[in-house]
Amino acid sequence: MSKCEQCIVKQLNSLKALSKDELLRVSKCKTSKTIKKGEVIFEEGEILNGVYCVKDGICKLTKLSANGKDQIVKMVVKGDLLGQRAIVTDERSNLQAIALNDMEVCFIPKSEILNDLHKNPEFTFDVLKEMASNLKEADDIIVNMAQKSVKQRLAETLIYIHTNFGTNPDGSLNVVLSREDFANIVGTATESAIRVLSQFKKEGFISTSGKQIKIENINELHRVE
Amino acid sequence: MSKCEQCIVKQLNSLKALSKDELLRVSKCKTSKTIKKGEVIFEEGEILNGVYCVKDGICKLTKLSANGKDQIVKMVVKGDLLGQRAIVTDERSNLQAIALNDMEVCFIPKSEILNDLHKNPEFTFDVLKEMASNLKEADDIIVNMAQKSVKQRLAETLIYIHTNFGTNPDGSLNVVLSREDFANIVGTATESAIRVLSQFKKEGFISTSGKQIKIENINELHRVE
DNA sequence: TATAATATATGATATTTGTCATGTTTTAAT
DNA sequence: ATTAAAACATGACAAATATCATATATTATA
Repeated sequence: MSKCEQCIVKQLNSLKALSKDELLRVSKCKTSKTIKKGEVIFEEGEILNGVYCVKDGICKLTKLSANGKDQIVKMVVKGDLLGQRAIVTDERSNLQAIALNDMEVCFIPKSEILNDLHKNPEFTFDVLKEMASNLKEADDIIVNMAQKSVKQRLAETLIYIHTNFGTNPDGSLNVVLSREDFANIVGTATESAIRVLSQFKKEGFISTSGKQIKIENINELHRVE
Repeated sequence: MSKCEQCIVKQLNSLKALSKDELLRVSKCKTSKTIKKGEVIFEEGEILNGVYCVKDGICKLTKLSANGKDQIVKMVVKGDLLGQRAIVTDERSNLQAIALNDMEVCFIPKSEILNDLHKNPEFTFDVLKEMASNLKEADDIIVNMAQKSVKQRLAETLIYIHTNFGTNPDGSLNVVLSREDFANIVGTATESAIRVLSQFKKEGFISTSGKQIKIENINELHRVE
């Protein structure tokens, strides 16, 4: 089993604020897991007994709404910690996590993390910073949802994925989502998402090959109203 | 000037996690302020040099969207801390704060708070909990914005204000908002908000007298689709 | 108090988005 | 390779919401 002290991924999240000794301790009680595409990592309402450190892959955080649709609230990628919120407050998870592709994660039991949270102010402060940043992002999403059109939101989602999750050598988006996933990020009907993507394609802003999407003209996407 | 040690308001927020000594120190460097209704407490993009502890009154946190409308992201009331996020990260505020009625606040300089954040893990942990709770609320708002109708969102907003901010002796909502404010919470056109409120009134769910709104049938509001 | 400015209200209409139906393509399973 | 299932696509229409116009009520101000 790999060691946290040497893991490069930890540099990307709050675990970097832990001392060598603390990391050694974490390393001993963590478990590595492989999660297959489509697998549920945790359910809405589930009690989380720890946090996941994502070593590779991507997952979506969703919340079931009253009308039966899953709203995608956030995407979690390599380097992120998954499930902090439920650890900090003693509540059940308010979100469901589903892998979007095959993932490599480490599971760190709650007790270890809580121990560090109560004893290492730098670590706590770093988690706090992370949470504050998530909150800001969430605020931005609220504004977008409230004030922008489906077309705009979808254009921005494409740009977001492009700039944050990168592209393959052929230029196509690294993260491959179904049309339904796009709809559930943007908060619209699947048919509407399909229609808008078709329109973007027709206008030459993107090209597609199956689920693969390539941004052809990011400036035009920025200009969508 | 009143003393933090004896202030009841602090029991409502993270300041309760500070020791007597720490509170004394905070007390010495804080400044009390009265803020008039409609006054801007801080602007979007402003550098915040501290946090505000709200002793009395209510304010709205808004963000200007590209289409020129202000989206109300959160309401901050007596007992809440205002501006934590901007303190934790070193960024400018992403939101604007405007008083909705006359307010009493205490301003605590950043340096004092940061000092405590780095040295008192319990305090940091409490702030963290608060932030986690805000994040959960924000996630819920995202889902509502994405999946619910204007009518539903407005009904829920009325219920939210009713249950969280209370009512006057005559039963009318304690927090008085303009129709435009309602529109900016719900994320719709002012005319649409007016129309829906008129409809609620016609159906007997609420009664109004000027800006004063009284919920007459909360069960029916819950049932709005 | 008179007057201007602002907020509320409502109708008419345009635009956006959702829903249902149906066909095609892609993917998965046998 | 064949078939079934799922995902994608598009048309037709319905519903929700925005926009513009205009009228009335309320509030602020000279």
